[in-house]
This record gives sequence, C-alpha cells and structure tokens, in this order.
Amino acid sequence: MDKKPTIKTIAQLAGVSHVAVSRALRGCSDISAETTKRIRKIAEEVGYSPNANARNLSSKRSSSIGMIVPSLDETSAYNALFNQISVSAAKRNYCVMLGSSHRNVQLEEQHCRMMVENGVGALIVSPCTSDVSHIKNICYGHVPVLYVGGKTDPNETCALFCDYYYSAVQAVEYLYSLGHKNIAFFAYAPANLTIRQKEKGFTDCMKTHNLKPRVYLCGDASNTIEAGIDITKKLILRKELPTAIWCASDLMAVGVIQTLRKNGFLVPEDVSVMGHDDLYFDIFPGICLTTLHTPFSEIGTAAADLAIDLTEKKATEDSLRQVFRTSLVERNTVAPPKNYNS
Amino acid sequence: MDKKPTIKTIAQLAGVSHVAVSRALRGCSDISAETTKRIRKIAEEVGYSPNANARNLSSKRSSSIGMIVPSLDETSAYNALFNQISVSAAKRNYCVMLGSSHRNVQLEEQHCRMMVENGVGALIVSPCTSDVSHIKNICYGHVPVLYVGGKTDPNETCALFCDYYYSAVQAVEYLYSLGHKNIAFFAYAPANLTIRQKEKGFTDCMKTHNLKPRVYLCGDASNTIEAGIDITKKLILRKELPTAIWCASDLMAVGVIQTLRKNGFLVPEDVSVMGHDDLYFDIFPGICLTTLHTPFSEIGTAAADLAIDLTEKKATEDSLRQVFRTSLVERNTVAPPKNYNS
DNA sequence: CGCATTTACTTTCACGTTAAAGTATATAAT
DNA sequence: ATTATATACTTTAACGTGAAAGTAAATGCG
Repeated sequence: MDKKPTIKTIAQLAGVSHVAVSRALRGCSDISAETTKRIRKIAEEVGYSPNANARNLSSKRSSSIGMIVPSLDETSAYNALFNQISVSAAKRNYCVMLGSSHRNVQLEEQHCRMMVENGVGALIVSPCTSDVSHIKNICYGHVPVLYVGGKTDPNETCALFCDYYYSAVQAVEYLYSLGHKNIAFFAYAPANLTIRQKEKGFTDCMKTHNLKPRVYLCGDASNTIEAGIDITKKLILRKELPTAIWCASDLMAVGVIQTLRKNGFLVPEDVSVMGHDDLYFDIFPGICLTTLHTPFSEIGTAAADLAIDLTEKKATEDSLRQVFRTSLVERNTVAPPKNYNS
Repeated sequence: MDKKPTIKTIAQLAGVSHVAVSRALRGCSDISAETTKRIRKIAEEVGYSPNANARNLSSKRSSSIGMIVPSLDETSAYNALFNQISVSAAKRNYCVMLGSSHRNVQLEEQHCRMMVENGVGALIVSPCTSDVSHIKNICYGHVPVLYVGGKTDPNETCALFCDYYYSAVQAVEYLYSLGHKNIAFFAYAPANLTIRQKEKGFTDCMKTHNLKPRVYLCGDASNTIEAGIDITKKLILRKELPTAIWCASDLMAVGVIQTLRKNGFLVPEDVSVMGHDDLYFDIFPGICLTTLHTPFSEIGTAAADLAIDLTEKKATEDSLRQVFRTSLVERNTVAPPKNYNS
C-alpha cells in the first residue's frame, strides 16, 4: 500500500515543478500542449487523484454541498428530492453530504455544524421547525443556506417553494369542471403551514364558485393513511359523503379509497378521490390515483444548481426565491359525479 | 460579512500562539486549565468553527465517510439503511456523503471518484453490479471499501451480509410448524443473488421435511408488486394455490394478498402469506403483514461503525465480515391451514 | 544550591494545493 | 539591433491546522 501520489510525485517523474503539474491538470494555457499531455499521461499511470481538501483550502472554494432533511423513510418526499440533487450535483462535480435530523433540532444543528466544518459551499435545509435560528447562528455570513420544504418561513430570502394555494385551486377547478359541487378537503396536521395554504386555497376557490367549502382535519391519527381512514369512516357513519374528496396527501387518499371501497362505495363512480404529491404511483395495487404532481425533479435540480451557484458566488438575485407549481395527473380515481350530464 | 475566524484570530486575541489555541480547543493537557478556559471563551465569542479541510490535510485523518447506493426511491431499503448510518456517524462526529447511482455504473464510478477526492475515510457501497472493479481501481490501497447489499460478491473480504438462506429456513420452519405442507416461494428477478440464496434455503428446507418445494419466479413484471399479482393470478386460474406463500419481498406479498382477496380468498384463513424485509408496516391499509424483519438499524449501525473504524485504522479483523439474520415478525397474514388440528 | 524534571507554552515545518509574482528564452515589431 | 511581447515555465508564499521539536520558567529533590 504505497503512499497516495500527489502533484509533487508527478512533478518529479515529469521533471517539472509541481505547479506546472497543477496547471497542466487544470488545463491552463500557459503549459504547452506537449507538456500537458506528458503530465496527464503520468498522472493517469500513477493513478493520481487530486486532494480536494488541499484544493479547497488553497483556493478557498468548495466542492461539496450539504443537505439536511427531517427523515428519509418510505413515506417522505425527501428521497425524490435527494435523488435529483445527487444527480444534478454530480453533473457539476460536487459531492453531497446528507444528514437526517429525525425531526430533532439538536441533531439538525449538529449536522449543520459538522457540514460547515467540513467545508460545504452551501446548505440545502428542509428544517424540522419553522424557527431556524440555530442554523442561522452557525451559517450566517459564512455559508449560504437554501431552504426547501414545508416548514420554511415564507419570508425567507433564499428558498424554494411550492405553491400549495395554487394546487388547491387546481384541484377544485378540476373537480368543479367535471360537475362536482359537493367537494371536501381532507387534511392531516392542521398546524402545518402547507396544509393551511391548501386549506385557504380550497376555501377561497370554493367560495368563488358559491360552493360550501367542507374542510375535514384530523390531528390525532398515527399517520396520514390512518387519518384518511378515520375521516372517511366518520363521514360514512354520518352519511355525509361528498361527491369528491381532495386529500392533502397521496397516502391520505389511499386510506380514503380503501375505506370507501371496503364499505361498498365505488371509486370513482360514487365518490371521486384526488391526492397530492404523486409519490406512490405504482405501489398500491388497484389504485391508480388521480393527483397533483409535485415537481420534485425540477425542485431538486433547481436546489442543487442554486446551492452550487451560491457556492461559486454566481447566483442571480432572482434565482434566490423560486416558486414551483403542481400539475394535474389524471388517472382513474376521479370521474364526473353520478347523475350529471355534462 | 467578516472573514471567518481561525485559530490565528483567536491566538491574537488571547495573546498566545496559534498552536496553543489548537491544543486548548482539543483539550490537550499541556495547556493550563486557565488558558484553555480563556481560549475557549474567545472561540465561543468570535463564533469559531474549525476547518476540517485543514485539519484533515494536516493530520491525515478524515471526518467523513461516503455511501453510494443504487437509488433512494420509496420502495428501496437504502433509505432505512442510510437513516441509521447518518445517526451513527453523527454520534462519532462524522459527516456522510451520499451518492445515488441510479443503477448506472458510470455514475457510481463518478460518485466514488468524487468522494475519494473529497477525502472520505472509508466508503460504504451497495454496488449496482456484482463486478466492482471500477470501484477497486479507484479505492484499492487508498480508501477502504465496505460492501453492503444484495449485489455484493460473497467472497468480498470487507462486507456486511444478511443470511438469506437462513431467512428462507426461518420462513419454512415457521409455516411448517403451523401445519402447512403445501408451501410456495414467490420471487422476482431470478438473476439476483439474494433471490437465489432464498430459493436454495427454501428448497433445501422443504426437502428436509419431505415436502415438495414449489418455486415460482417472475422475471417480466414491471415491479415486485406486479410480480406478486401476476404469479397469484396464474395460480388462481390453474387452481393450484398452496396453503401458504412466502414472498421474497414485502411488496410482492402485498400484491399477492390484494389479488387473493380480490378473488374471494381470505388471508390468512384460506391462504397464509408471508413477506420479507418488514419495510412497509403501516403503509398498506388492511394489511398487517407477517414477515421477516431485516435488521436495517443494526446493519446501518454496524456499517457506520465499521466504516469509521476503518477510517481510524482500528477495525478488528473479525469485524470486517459480519452476517446478520432476519427475525420473525408475527402479524396477521399467516394462520394454520384450514382443517388442521394442531 | 545545583541539577533534573515538569509545566506551559512557542517555534518551525509539513500536509497538497493554488495564487501571484518572477524569469529565461524565443519571437515579433520598430 | 534593440526593445517589447509572448511563451513556458519556476519560485515563493499562502490556505488553516497539527505533529514534532524546542525553550523558558517553575518546581522538586538530594
């Protein structure tokens, strides 16, 4: 196990100074084509691999970005986001440090501190609380932070948002266009900012059509599927089922559909059900959910590019805040209401 | 935005040499308690954060490990693995660089190269092919690599395995103990090494009980749920349903159960269905799957600890290869066969 | 009291790289 | 022929830290 070769190793073999090697490998024009070729050949032969620690230290640049997420379990959207960030960062030759905070502020802070120590050029954070002062204390003035995800303060200067008010409007307009008048909105975790935006959009849009906005919130289920099941059961008992239900999440919609079907209601014939996120397209057998697609790929690409632009100090003022919109994906859990002739 | 403070900044303020600061912050005993306290106070006040690039360069250590996985989508086990690795690494003050190869060897190689350049102390790789020569070319002799996951060559010297032969035995023994004689094994992707291990375990164990090992493989479905559905449909048509089915993955079991129920069969009363992995416990409403739990947390913890031990050159010879076993999780998709009196 | 040891530092150098400035030679312009 | 310029390098210093060696003062000990 011989020592890792450095530019000095190559310099010696090539009979030039180590700086000539450094510049040749970086393709600087003041090294002759011939010398560059020779140096590159030797570098290849000895299996040279640059030392980013030294490079970053000397050049005051960085070749990595960090990302901190609340979790990466199978029901979270951060997987999709990270997947894209990883790919986009690799395209620009950046590594990504990832930390999972498990919704623990102390751990989130530790990840942030470690990543800053390790020299990330920028940080993409999906904070686990709206208060991000612990992150700002560490990063302010030193490492740019880009916020993504539901808990982000809407006033944050550098952040990527998804317009959930608009997605509510999309959902209502679509269902209304099919003839639905009796539309309900099901949501979980009422304290969540994104849920409140959806609720506001839903209520406002229903009112513009002179329809009664029926909002059902469930705050005490153990997960969002359960919440969907709970609310649906209640409405079935009370015989208050609407003709269409828009759920704040796909998993909730799955719970709703299962419960409806189990109780003899046909989806979409009796009740239309619509989701939000488009994350579990082919996981649930028999459910091909009509939903609103959140553009995770686009958001991930934008996040990686913005983070790297911030690292390289070439982010433009108007790229600092970007708003994304969901798009309608028509599959087969929504249909016009019964007895409706369009 | 003032310059980031370094140990030299602190040294000047404290009126000591920068080395005294370095040693005080690291708690070396040759700096007096009084001076250490004073230095730490100043460090706190100026918001000092150590520069790991410089530290690693000077001390030839590393404060990060890397992980490369094929993907992080909602149906993969790598999420669970990474979550634990992230937590375990944080406990020892290590950052984790994560790269998603999307099952692309070139991208996997690029991630590997970038991480090595960025100075990871060790690499945890779930390779996307059994041939890992591209990784060895980059890492051999410089960065230790720890292999995890299904594609790993069983002869690899540094690797964490799960004993899938044993999990097959566990499944068969359990079903047999309940009285099942007509047991089938359903699997997807027959080329996969882990599947072959399960198949071998299943076949061998069935034979020891003088039972006919019924193996059903499906290689052309678009995902594992589909595969479960396909095989089940075929068996229902042919009226060849066994009394118990062990599926190579939980998702497959979900597809099987849905199909059975849709066709009027009760699970577990008519047919018992068992899975493998224990990943989707509360996602599928109405399915509380009896399965074999893969100890992702333990594997993740072991992987992080081993990778860091390798980084710090204190891994013991016998920690290099570790084998983990699944454990039975009895929920409610398995019951004794009909007409069986135990 | 004088010498060894301990305490609490400081000085110097190295890690691998890049930035910046310097230099020798060849070529071009006047 | 002289001077300017371009080419192709080299030399020096710096990035922030830590290892190793050095040192001055205080303390211990016979």
